Amino acid sequence: MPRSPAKTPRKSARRPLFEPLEQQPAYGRVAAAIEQKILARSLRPGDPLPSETELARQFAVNRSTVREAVRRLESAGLVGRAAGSKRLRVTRPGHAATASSMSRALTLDDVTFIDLWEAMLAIAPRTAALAAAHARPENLERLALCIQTVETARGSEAAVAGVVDFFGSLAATSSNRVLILAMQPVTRLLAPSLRRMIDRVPQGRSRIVVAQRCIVEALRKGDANEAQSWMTRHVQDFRRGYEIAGISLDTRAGDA
Amino acid sequence: MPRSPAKTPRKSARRPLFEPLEQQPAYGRVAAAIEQKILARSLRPGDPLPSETELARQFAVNRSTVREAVRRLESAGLVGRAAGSKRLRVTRPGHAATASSMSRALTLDDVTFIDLWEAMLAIAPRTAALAAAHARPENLERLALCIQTVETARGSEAAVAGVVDFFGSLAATSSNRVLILAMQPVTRLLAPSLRRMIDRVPQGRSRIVVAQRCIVEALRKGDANEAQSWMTRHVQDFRRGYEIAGISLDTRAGDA
DNA sequence: ATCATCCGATTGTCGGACAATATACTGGAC
DNA sequence: GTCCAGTATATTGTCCGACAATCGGATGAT
Repeated sequence: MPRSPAKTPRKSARRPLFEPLEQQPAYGRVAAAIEQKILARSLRPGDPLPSETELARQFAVNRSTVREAVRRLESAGLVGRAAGSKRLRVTRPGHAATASSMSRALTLDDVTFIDLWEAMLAIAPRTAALAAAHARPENLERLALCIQTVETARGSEAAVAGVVDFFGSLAATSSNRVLILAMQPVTRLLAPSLRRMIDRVPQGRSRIVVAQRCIVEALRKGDANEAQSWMTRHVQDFRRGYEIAGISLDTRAGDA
Repeated sequence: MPRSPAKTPRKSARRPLFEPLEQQPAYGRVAAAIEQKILARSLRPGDPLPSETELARQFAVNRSTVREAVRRLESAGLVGRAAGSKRLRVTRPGHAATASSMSRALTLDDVTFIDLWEAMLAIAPRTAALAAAHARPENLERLALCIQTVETARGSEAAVAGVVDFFGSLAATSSNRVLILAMQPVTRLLAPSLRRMIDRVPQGRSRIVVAQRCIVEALRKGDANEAQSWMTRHVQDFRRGYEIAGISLDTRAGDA
């Protein structure tokens, strides 16, 4: 901190009389204004936004300016439009949007497999334990479906999608919003390497299926401890699979 | 899941011959193209982007379209401009940006304290364990500084900032990029309630200091197990503090 | 009530314009 | 030769107007 090495010769050095008045471009201010309304829940998810022309009128700026502002919110996931619809609506940043932004950040951060694996080892077992406490029949059904996908999928791509889906569904079962959010980018980034692993290690897939079956069984019994310990073993198994497949653990998890 | 109650009358139901060809607006495709170049590291942080006019020429679209695309990337934190500069440059999405976007998502998701606390219980202990393996003198020094801040800070606000900083520094010490990223929004959202807790529970602050000292001591010894178990106790202590302070665990962690 | 049809509203994209100013260049002072 | 001031150019922020495509809703027919 190069804050005050000198002896503050003048008051103005410590605390300038005027601070640089923030001069944000108009599109930024418009975006901020709308964002604030959303954050304050004055605009709630599902609510339609006024038309661009109307917004331009209300903010007294040009429609182009409004559009630029809207693009920002759109990218932040605060607004969006239903498929094949024209009207913009307020949306809570769908987990998809946030997760992909996290994935991007991690990718650019040169995250490695070992980072991802360790994160997985941290969150997945607790997630399983929580899921055991909250599991309802439809959750179990969904998880079983995921496992079946892994087991019967012809290509490795579909199998991996099944595994990713299993973890996502497990997080959903835990009904912990933080874990749901955190799980997504990790599994997504892990997916490509997992696919390679399944391709190279013949018994990999069946080991996954067995472990996941055990986890689901523990959930059915509502046994948090067992779910947690099975999940720990499951995740550790992944690592062994990587090693057998000869995938170096400190390679970057570049997404593409 | 109303997926296949019927008996899949035709092949086309299982696997449509044609999938809906993605028809993204031009600004979306432009943004995607630039994003891909950045993700693929063909454009690296610090590199300047061509001017809007030039981009418009290259993509063969109007400048307005390019601008909308750029707003998107800007909001995603993939590009930005240095203060008082005109030229756009590629920037990796700083953790600050990503973390705040995650906080926003969680806030709008009506995340509760219990969610946050459980997430904390999942990731903090493992983070501590990893930190024990990677701790270097400067890390320990920094952590000690955080603890001192907590101990000596006059107001509760500064003390809470110290606690948040402690966890952030711990994550940094673990050098796991995923955990670093995940830790930030959780602590940030936990902060306001933590402050109330410290305000209401007199002995809260000293308990925190004691626990954190033990954790740092474990790190110094490189004892991962001890670090992990102390951290577990530390986090569980938080919960007890909340209960003593009479803060309901399932209130929303609204940010503001 | 259900469905097809039509019209207005809205979005996506384009072209051009202009003020403010950051950046690059040019020439002079040392 | 280097450094600075002053000018010229490029670039951004914002505006205006226009038009095709198409979505949403009203209208009318069955």
